[in-house]
Amino acid sequence: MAKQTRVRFAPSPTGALHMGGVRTALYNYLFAKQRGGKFILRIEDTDSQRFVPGAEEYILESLAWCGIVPDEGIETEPYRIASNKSEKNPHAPYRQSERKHLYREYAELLVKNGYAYYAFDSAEELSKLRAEAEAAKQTFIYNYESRIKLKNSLTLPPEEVNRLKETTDTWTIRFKIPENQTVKMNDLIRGEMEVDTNTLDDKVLWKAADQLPTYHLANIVDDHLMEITEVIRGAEWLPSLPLHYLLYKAFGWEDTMPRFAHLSLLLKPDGKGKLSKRDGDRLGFPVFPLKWTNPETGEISRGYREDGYYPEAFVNLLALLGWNPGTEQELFTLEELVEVFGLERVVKSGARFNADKAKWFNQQYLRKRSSALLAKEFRPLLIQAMQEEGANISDTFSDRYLTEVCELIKERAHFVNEFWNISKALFIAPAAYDDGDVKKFCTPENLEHAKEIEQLIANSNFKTFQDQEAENLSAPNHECSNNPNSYKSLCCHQIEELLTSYIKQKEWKMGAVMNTLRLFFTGNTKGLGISDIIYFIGKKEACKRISAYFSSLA
RNA sequence: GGGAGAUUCGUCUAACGGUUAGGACAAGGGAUUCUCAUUCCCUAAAUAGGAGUUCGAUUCUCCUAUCUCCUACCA
Repeated sequence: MAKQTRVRFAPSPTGALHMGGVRTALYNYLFAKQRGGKFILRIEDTDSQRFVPGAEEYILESLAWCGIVPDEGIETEPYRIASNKSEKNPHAPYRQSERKHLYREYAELLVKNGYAYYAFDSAEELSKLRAEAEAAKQTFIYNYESRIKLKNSLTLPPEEVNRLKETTDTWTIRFKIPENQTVKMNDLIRGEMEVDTNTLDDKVLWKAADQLPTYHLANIVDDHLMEITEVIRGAEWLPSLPLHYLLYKAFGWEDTMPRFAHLSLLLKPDGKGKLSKRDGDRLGFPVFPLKWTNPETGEISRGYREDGYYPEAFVNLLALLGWNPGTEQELFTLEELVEVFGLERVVKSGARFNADKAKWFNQQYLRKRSSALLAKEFRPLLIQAMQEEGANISDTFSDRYLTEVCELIKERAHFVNEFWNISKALFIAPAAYDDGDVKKFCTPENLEHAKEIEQLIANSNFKTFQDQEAENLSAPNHECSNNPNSYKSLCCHQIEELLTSYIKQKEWKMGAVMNTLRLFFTGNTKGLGISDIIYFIGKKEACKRISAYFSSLA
């Protein structure tokens, strides 16, 4: 029987989780779920220097928002609950800071077996060597050539090594990269690769100063202990893959070594380099899933959630950034992605993020939503906007009203937070009129026509939304107000007929009259259809808004 | 400087070694319309460059260029 798939997402709590990180988590999740495996969340907090309070919570909340729920992770009980309450979960804990006691023995094991050594060079000495090399236009590498000239257990007598280990606490354990070897590696996305070990350097595995492992050691040990079957991570790790291969080999864990897949990076929409926090501010789109306030600087970064993106849209756009299904389908639910996702179709090259496409994705999901649901989402924003306008919000709008409004405007928006600007006129009368439009349309002729139309509306017998509510008609289906037989469609058709036939009969210019009316109804000459506006605001309000213009002149 | 990875329309991407190099976003144009938007139709737009292998190369090999990442007692 094949091993159960176990993959992990292993972020460091050093700040807000970047959207690229969310993508890595997503691909891991999809891969695991497709194979009926486990998705594990491990926190790699071995760098106490860079720990940022709140970052871990942020990661959890971001993943939860996306619907990416870990099967195991920092919230997992250290004791198995299902099978046997007393049987300890061999994979817990999932925070590296809580596993710190584990790593030293593994590092020592490597020393014992000749795969690693103690190094006593101080940070100052090493940086001095680096500076000297740089001055000579070279690079200092701690490797097979230089290690024999430096202070370590390969060069010092055993007594001295022991003395230094006892008396100092700045020593480290370094991996001894073998000389003149070729490491042959395989990547699930990139295929075969080879690296000459002479180009590698002796990485620090463990530090006496803080008794903590570095990434490389902790990562390999934990992946082994947690029985990880595939490592799906960012391409920034590709250069350390040979080291990781060598580590598995040194530990004698080659049989159970996970398979690797390195995901290409997310690039800036413009210019050079990878997508960074600054790009979002500069180009006006979020780089983070959720809004993030830097606890040290107080700096605020916007988030997809707060910008009005639906998590489904965010997940969808992330999935398609660097992966494609091989078909022309672009819209996928998380469940569908689990079905069709595969590492074989992950793109090797870096993907430039495109904010326009991101908006398009949200638009698609917005359109799929029922108007009743949109109305629910819109209401709090509406109330807030009206308060900001100083409008009277005591007369609340019915659910039916909002639902019908949403049905009308959902095609015009990418986000619910655009609804107010689009539909403002259906809730409040304009506070001012656009100067340019006034100049263009408020000719003596058009004003006369508008007055006539006011009378026409006042004396007409078409019905509007208010009549529908007054008659307490139960609309057969709120979702179908664009249906030609719906109450609204019939009303709007009637209004349209009345106005156009009147204008035609009078031989007025259609555009001039309509735009003049729109100016009085909304304050400018762009936007919703006249019959829709009249249907929603009603006859009384329509007439009121026309005469309001004339009284504004006085 | 060293090492690794990458390179198809502006962007995301598709194309058993054989296609008029396809789709989506964005752009431009048109139709519909009282405006704006929607919708529909149309247009323009790419294999980084050079060698080679091959009857035939976007696809394989090599060289060059460019980009990205790594080059910490960070992850």
